[in-house]
Amino acid sequence: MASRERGTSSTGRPRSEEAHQAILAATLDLLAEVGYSALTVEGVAARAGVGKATIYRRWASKGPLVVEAFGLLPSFEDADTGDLGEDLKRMLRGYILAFNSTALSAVLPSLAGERAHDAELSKVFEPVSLGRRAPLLRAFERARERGEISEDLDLEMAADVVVGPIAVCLFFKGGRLNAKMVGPMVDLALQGIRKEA
Amino acid sequence: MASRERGTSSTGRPRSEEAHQAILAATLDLLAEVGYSALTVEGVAARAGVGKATIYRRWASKGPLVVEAFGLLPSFEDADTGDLGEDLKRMLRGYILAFNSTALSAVLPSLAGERAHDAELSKVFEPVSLGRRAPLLRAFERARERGEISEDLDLEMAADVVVGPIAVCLFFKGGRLNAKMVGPMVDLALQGIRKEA
Amino acid sequence: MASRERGTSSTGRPRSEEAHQAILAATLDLLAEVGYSALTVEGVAARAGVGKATIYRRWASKGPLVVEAFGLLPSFEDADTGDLGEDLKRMLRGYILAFNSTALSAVLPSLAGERAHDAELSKVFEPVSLGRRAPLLRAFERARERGEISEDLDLEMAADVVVGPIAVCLFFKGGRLNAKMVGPMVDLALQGIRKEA
Amino acid sequence: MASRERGTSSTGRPRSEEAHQAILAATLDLLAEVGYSALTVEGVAARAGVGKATIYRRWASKGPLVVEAFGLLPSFEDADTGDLGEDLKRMLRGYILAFNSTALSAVLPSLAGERAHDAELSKVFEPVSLGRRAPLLRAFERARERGEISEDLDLEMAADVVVGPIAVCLFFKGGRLNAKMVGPMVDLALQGIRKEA
DNA sequence: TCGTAAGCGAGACGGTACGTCGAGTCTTGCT
DNA sequence: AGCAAGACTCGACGTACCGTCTCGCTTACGA
Repeated sequence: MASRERGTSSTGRPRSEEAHQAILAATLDLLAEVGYSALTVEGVAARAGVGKATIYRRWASKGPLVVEAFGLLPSFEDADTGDLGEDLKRMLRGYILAFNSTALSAVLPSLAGERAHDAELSKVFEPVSLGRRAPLLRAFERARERGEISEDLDLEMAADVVVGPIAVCLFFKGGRLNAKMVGPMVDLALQGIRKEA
Repeated sequence: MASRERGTSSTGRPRSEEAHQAILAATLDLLAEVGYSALTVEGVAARAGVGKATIYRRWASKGPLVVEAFGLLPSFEDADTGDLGEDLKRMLRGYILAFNSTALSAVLPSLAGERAHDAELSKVFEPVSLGRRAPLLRAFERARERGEISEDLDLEMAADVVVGPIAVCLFFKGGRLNAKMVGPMVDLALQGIRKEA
Repeated sequence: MASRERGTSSTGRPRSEEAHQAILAATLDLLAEVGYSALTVEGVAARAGVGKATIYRRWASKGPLVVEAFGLLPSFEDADTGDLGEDLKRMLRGYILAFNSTALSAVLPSLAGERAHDAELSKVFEPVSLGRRAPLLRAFERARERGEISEDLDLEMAADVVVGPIAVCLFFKGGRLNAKMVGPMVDLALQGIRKEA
Repeated sequence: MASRERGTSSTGRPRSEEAHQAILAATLDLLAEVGYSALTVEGVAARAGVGKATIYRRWASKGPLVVEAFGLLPSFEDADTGDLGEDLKRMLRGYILAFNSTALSAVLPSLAGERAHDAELSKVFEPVSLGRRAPLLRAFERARERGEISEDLDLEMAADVVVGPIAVCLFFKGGRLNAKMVGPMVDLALQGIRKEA
């Protein structure tokens, strides 16, 4: 906690928290409007009413700035109903709603696509990205404790199977995500594709 | 086919096929080296030994150029062994190998990420993207004919469940794809996550 | 005389003579308005309706640009009346008039002051500066041929003595130059300060 | 005189004389090193180990600061030998030596050049500039009292004729000043350019 | 066999954004 | 109050590409 303290005893004028927030807000605004690649630091500065130097003093480039802004966007909201299928359906439905009502749908693909070529960006994006998956994994852990799923199931992989179709829609079908698809999708992942013997 | 004919009966010097190929090759080279967002038309022209106008005469911008170059990269290679699981495993393993040995791993995330903000790009990317999934869907169709899977299964969704984990790895785990993960992954998708009663 | 040929066989689009002139004109305008040190390349580009790169393609920095613009301003206009004093008075009067009616009074001190710290500027300024003195020296040479002045007089130094007071006014008295001062000034320099025996 | 008193009776901590001197010294240092136009207040503050505000509290901008620093540099040192020519030669020789061994040669042209466009700077530079000429004019006054020069000679103009060549060298010949040129120069100015009848 | 029409490499064009620097001002906590 | 430190907004720097536009020069076809 308390990320406010800095190692050095902080001499000179302290950085303006107000400017910090204005920059992040402007970044989210613009991301939603024009997307990652068309986002310019100059534009963010203008929108935030801030000098460019004030941005570069805090973030090395637009990548980390966008990652921090991204971190403010909603993620999975944990749901604990006692049933894995129900938990997953609630979480995914909530996520899709958040997706369609915030800059998420504009930011996430951009960031994910960019990290492939930008080691620096990848490094700062990693923990944020993992942190957002945590509620999902917790649902699987609870299911394991309840005996709903096999003891030696790879939970990471299971989570990937569940959210995978959303990723595919997002990146390859260009399409708007629809909360209605969640039910069948989760059912299919839980029961398996192959016909039950 | 035959993209060579143009509506107008083509008087004057014909476009150089040599230049065309050089441009696409240079594009793939540079995509692998620097990624989509750092790729510049100027750089492609220089690498291909071509004037910028020669590029803009054929492609409106870097988006469509990259999409066309992307279309040259390998996709799923159909495998028909008589068993859905085996088909899928072979296709995915082959794909992952292609992925790690060509510019694919650099190009695909970039393009997929960019399309979210670029309607034009999205439009040209769509058919290419769908075409590449076709072998996968065919395998499912064969399995349905063989009775391996339920008659009323949504094949699109099933395909998404199978390749989903790969997409997740690619976009969110920054990770190199490993052909070894394919076996358990396909098995899990086919049998389902929930413990069999 | 044919300064248009360039050593290299000049491939690509040729540089726009129109832009060249617009830039020099804008430079002179702005020099007269704001002076050398407040002159910005950005401002020149805007005034000339030209991109910054078009300026930097021709001149390495604002120094050489200003020097070239300076070279367009009027200098001494030769006068040959058969009398050294009369020649000098006419030339200096004409020069002072030019001085007060063009950007000269703004440009010359700035450039002269700047060259002290800028070797590059000094180098390009040198020939221009010397060229402008030439008519003055020619008047002294004619006077020597006529026997008006001693055979072994250092003409350079004599020229300096004549124009020196103008330089002093210009740099240290901040003052507007007045054509009326020319007569007594030239007389004093020609006859000497010390009372004639 | 006594610039220490301020109108208000000065409550609070008094201004540090130490900082004042450090700033002026740093200014002279940097002027000699990089010249007027490349001199930055930021640089002066850093060199002097002082906050920028401490400089702006005393001087409105770099112009007046430099003028004050300039005032610390040596000027003509009066010489009274009973002969005008000798007085002038001694003074000018001394001045040239000072010129070549201090920041003078860097500061003087810059300031003189800048004042043309900067009314504020011109205003503060004026008295300093005039004050420095005073010893020169006194020599002429003594010569007039001794009858060496005509009663109705314009002393200002005479002084300009004598120092003019130095100014010309300084501003237009880019050149280092050489004490050897003083003798002939003064002689020429005193005796006149025109051959004696 | 030639003229005409388009494509070609090269590179300049007017722009926009980059990331940096300094100007002059404004907090901090300390003296 | 002044001090050093350093963040603030602003604006210019010089560079890199954008997508467009001449240049002088190939090609190829159709008259």
